[in-house]
Amino acid sequence: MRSSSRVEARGRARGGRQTGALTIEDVARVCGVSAMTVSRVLNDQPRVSTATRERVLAAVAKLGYSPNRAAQALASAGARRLCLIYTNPSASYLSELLLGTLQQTHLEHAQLLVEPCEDELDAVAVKRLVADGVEGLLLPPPLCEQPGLTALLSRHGMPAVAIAASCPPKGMSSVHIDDRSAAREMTAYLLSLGHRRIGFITGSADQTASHERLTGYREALAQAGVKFERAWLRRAKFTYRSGLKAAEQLLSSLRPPTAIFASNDDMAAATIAVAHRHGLPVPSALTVVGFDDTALASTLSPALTTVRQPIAEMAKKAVSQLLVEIRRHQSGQPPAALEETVPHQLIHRDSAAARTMK
Amino acid sequence: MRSSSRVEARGRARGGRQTGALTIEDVARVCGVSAMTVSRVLNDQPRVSTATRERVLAAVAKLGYSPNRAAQALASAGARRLCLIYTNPSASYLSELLLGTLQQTHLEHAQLLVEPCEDELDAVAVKRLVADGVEGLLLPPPLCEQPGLTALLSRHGMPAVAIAASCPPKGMSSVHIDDRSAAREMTAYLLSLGHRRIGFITGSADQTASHERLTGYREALAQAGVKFERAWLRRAKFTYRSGLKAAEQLLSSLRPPTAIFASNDDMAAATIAVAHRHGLPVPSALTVVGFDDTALASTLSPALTTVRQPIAEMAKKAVSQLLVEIRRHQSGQPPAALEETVPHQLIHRDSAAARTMK
DNA sequence: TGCCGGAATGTTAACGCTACCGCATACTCC
DNA sequence: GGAGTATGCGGTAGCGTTAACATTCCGGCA
Repeated sequence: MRSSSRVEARGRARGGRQTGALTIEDVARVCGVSAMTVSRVLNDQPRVSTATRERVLAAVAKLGYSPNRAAQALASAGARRLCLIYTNPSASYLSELLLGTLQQTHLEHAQLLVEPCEDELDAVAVKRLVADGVEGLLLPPPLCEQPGLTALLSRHGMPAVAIAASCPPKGMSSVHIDDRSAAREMTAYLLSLGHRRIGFITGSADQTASHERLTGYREALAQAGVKFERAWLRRAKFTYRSGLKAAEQLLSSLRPPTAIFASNDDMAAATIAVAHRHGLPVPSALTVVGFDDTALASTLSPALTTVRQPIAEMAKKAVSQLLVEIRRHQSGQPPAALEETVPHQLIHRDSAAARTMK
Repeated sequence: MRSSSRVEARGRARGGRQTGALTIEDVARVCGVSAMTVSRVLNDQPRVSTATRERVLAAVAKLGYSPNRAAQALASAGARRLCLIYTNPSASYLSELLLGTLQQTHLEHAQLLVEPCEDELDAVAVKRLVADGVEGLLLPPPLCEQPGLTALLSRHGMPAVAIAASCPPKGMSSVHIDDRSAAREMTAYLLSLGHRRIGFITGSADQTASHERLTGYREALAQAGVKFERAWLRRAKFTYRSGLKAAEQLLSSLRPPTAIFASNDDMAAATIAVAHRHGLPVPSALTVVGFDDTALASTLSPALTTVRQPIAEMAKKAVSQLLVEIRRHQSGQPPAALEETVPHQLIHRDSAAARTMK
């Protein structure tokens, strides 16, 4: 029904190809203005009278018109092609990353490629990306913290933005949270619950965020006058499995911690599993907190108290930054090297409780 | 360096806009053929001599040319706009879905929108999608099994493809595995390991896949002459949390099962957690198997024996199907209602073992 | 009255690619 | 040997949109 009225509306007559979709011309005809005017309205440009603007908007709404992105991209020469490189983060991290990236690239009319990358980003890989027409890279950790990366990329003239690297490489734009403060706040919260023996499980050594989180934890202890003990610290790798091992060691010690702060949610999940195995109910016998607030945190039982890192939002900002960098690069300017810190947030759920006296 | 040589190569002279990127014309000029011929080579079309073809490919490789997707989409009138609606599946399921969808939409030059949808898809939502220019829907469960959906969609002339619905709605294209056979095979495997008391945790009642998996399980028992007992069956909802409860009940019974078959990996993970809590090492004291083979399955400890459902691949096929449906719809043909069953696979890892005698 | 300037709108020509048609050349078949 | 018929390639005309320039309109001011 609707589609037939569309066809009538545009009068079929012209030969040629025809795709059947509504165009800006259809809207223009309905309003009795030119396509240009409609375009201006849709792009919020000035030089259109309020009356006309409203008429156009009404017609757009009524017809259900929406612009053809391909044509827009082509005409405005804005068809940037970005590539999100991913290694092997936790699935929930990846899906948030994807969702955010997708949304923003769509908004900014860019094309998104998504490429897996085991190990390192080397010259061969970069060359292949260049050959694929990729104009800029979105780099989540640990890729963005690979030594020598900046040099490699600048050699190939490939702009990039680091996502969630606590101490991003010099000269590269980045979006991240303040990992140190976040860890400090979470630790302070655990201290405020009365915990004094607080275990800490680190993330991978190859990510600056791991170090920052550890530093934040130690700062909070120091601030509270609690002396840090080596036995409370376990080094792991952000994976469930490595968390299992770390938690096992922490909980098998002579005087086990009453609270454990894991550097991400996956390892916190592992810690909860181990606690149960040891007959320690969470949170009554052991408090467990995580970091990231991925989907996992709320599906766990008990639901995880954690630090929210707004990954999707960070991904969006990274896309915008990358587009800026690409434009700068193409017009011969040096990288802007923007560094944006987005706010984190403590999320209180059910896995933390005041220390029980004993 | 490189970019300056590009600019020289195309001779700057013409006025107009210029975007600085390599075009098909550049390639054509280098090879001394027309743009058309280059286009044919790139699209694997016939009517090009082998010699010319090779010359063109060499030039493409040398220049690092890659076609502008926006222009391709525009010219071939192929800029279909699809929308993947997602509810709230497990994160790993979602990221696989996204990855597959992204890859294929890219390949077929379609635009992808990704929209969350709590609850049900109603007329308002569909209208909004139409207004957004969406031409077809990708529907993972449980959305695609919502009663009355086919009617709703056909009323708005919106083609759709059901992903992973075991018994897809009549008249809608779909991609799925044979859930029943998969469950039958997995159950047969457990029987072959000597297990006789095999617990089963179902998925949500609103998904046909749940019923099919249960049916497969019962068929395998029947085939082996093992009498099914009600106590072995727990109804859950595909979530970690619901799995926790189901597993708890199964393992607290008087004669607990020696093996538990959970209808997805999340619930299998929950089962392992509960087993540990009960002091039952997996797999030596209890065998646990899952379904889907999401990323979770291999990060778990012990790594999960499960059924692989190739979600990314299914998503790709669904995109192709949807594009077919959209083209049919726009040319006034009835839906093709393709139904494709992709092969599943038993993945043997470490969470299943032969029954220990006792 | 006539002319100027800026606001509102229109016209034209790209953007980079491919569909469609046309034109040669070579090859087959009575 | 002339009529069909493949094969290899090029020319032209769009696809739907926007940038850049052109035009109209109208109030105000000398």
